[in-house]
Amino acid sequence: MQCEPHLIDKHKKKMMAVQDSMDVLNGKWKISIISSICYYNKRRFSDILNDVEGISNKMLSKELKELEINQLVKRTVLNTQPVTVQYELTEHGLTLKTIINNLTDWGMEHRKKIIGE
Amino acid sequence: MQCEPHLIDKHKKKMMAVQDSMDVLNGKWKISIISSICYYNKRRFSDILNDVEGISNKMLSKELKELEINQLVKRTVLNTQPVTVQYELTEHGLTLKTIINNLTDWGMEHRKKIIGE
DNA sequence: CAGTATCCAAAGGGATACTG
DNA sequence: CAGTATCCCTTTGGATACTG
Repeated sequence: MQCEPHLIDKHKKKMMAVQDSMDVLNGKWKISIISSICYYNKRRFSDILNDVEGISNKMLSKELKELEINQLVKRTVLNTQPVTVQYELTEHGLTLKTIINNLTDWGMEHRKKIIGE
Repeated sequence: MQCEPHLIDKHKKKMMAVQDSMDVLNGKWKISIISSICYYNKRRFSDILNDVEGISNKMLSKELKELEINQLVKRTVLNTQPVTVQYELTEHGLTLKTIINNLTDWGMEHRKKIIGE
């Protein structure tokens, strides 16, 4: 496809932005983890472990840590016996809500189209 | 968080839908590849190789094949000398446009917030 | 140009056991 | 409950060379 020069620059910037997003959301499980927390607002470690089908505690722990570092998720240790830990989205994490919803909708349509074909 | 039973079912369905999406869009490069094709409408192999920073021809080939299998991308061999191959989104692939745009916007905001902090 | 083939290192990730 | 530690196999993916 032919493009005018100024358009090409715009495309490159957008490509970079997409890759920035994906750097944060990479990994097999991250989006699913965020979805779990997003849908329930607040969610404990063991609950997320159940929500995200197939994930191991090792992976959940690792990916949650990365999400925390990227300031998408907030971790709170609750004063219970035994200890429980609650995860919730930060204000910044909440801005992913649109994307989560889009992915949810798209997943449903895709299932209809491909799997239910 | 406490939830009423019927809400829990809804959440589970949504979680499954998100995972369906991610099954198709998994891999380090898939979203970026789709973005490249999406922004330029039609794009040749070597162009995508340039657009997606860091990808190798081996990976590009592999991921394009998977996208083709999932009916998101259409591959056309052009009758040129030497051969060129053009990729474009299928009608189904085009339904990802919203998600791509959202990821682009989010990436820009995220850069401002985290990297530009 | 658009791939494929091969080799090989690094990362991913499951299973299990253990700890505060 | 919420992790951490270890073992070890699998997958990913880069570099390079080759083909129609």
